Amino acid sequence: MTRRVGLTTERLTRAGAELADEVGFDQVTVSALARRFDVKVASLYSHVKNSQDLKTRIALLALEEMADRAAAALAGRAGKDALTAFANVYRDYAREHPGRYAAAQLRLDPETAAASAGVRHAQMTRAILRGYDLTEPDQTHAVRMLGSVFHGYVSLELGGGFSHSAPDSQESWSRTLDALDALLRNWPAPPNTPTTPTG
Amino acid sequence: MTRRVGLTTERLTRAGAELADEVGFDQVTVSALARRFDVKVASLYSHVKNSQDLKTRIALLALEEMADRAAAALAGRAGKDALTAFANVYRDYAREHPGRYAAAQLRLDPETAAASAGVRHAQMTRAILRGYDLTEPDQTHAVRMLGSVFHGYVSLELGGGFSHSAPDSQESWSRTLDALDALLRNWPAPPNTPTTPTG
DNA sequence: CCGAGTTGCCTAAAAGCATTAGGCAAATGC
DNA sequence: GCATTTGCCTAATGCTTTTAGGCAACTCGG
Repeated sequence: MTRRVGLTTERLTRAGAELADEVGFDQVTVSALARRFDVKVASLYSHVKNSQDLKTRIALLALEEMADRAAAALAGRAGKDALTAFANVYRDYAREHPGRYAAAQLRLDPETAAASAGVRHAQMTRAILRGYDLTEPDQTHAVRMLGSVFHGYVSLELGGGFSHSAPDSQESWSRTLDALDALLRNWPAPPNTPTTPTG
Repeated sequence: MTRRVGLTTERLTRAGAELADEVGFDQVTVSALARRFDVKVASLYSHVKNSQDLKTRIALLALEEMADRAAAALAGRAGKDALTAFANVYRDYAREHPGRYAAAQLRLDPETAAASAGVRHAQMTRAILRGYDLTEPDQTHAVRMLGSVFHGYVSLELGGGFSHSAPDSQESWSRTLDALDALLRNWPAPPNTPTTPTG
């Protein structure tokens, strides 16, 4: 007597993402997932290649979800409005789905990364800068800096770095976005290089 | 016939840090460490409580090392000079010791964190801001933002996020520091709140 | 509606890591 | 020189990962 549960790569990935949010991404294990479906561990190996494969799929799912949310948030917005909306997508997603967010940080091999929704993120960040007056290569520098701030802030906040101390994190987040907006509106020129005297 | 190797919590922690730098922090395992000392696994348990304890010790070591470097870098510097020196300590440390840097990201329980060198980091970041004209609560916001940028940038760079694309990462890093300096010299006032009409 | 083939989950087994209990030899101290 | 402590060991358990091979239950052509 055999009982077919209806396992699928899809379903496993989704369940893995939920599991990650509940117990943390590094606690996502093939065994735990099998338990969740009340199925023997070996059964999962018909649907995912191995543990690494499972984790990669969860990461890709998270990247997709974030990119979708970001795209929706950016629609019809520009300037600071767009910047804020975009940034909040990251922060909100990380708070709603800490495990998925952690998954999205997984180091993907170059091909996988290139085929992931990660590139959409980069394009959207660049799109935000259309509302400001930046040209290459400053635009790229700014893209990288924005990504760093968003990721860094969210990651430190999630790690508890800003809790238990005043002022509360929401306030710092708002002021950080204010500061970034001001910075982008007034992006500094490169400082003097010794080879190009100004006097 | 027994052979005493001279295991110590100290030595295990140090070797664990080296191992982390070589194979990645998440590959640091009690077994691997035992192998490295050519000793049976159980022997380590007289010196570290468990795997978690070992990892925490490595994290604390990394935090100490970074704080020491930062303190040395800050001595005799102020303003942008201090900002740059401090930031470079992080980036350089992460590049020299990726495993240790990853360890430093480990989520510590509040008591451990409070007793760690992490608080020195926060104090030093605040010290940098003495060279700029910020008062509370903006100083705290700026501290958090700086921490976010440094951590975010280094972490994305280490993950390969900025490789294989122009301009090179060093350039973006320099320009990011320029931008942060400009921002701190010109930190924006909070925007109008609807409850305080300006007209 | 029924037999052939495919699919889906299973049992079994090997290997690695974490952790604990208890032993014995070597170092230490009086 | 003997008692004690210390330091590493053997042994054992339990969990996770992964592969190989089996059997029941669906599916589909006749």
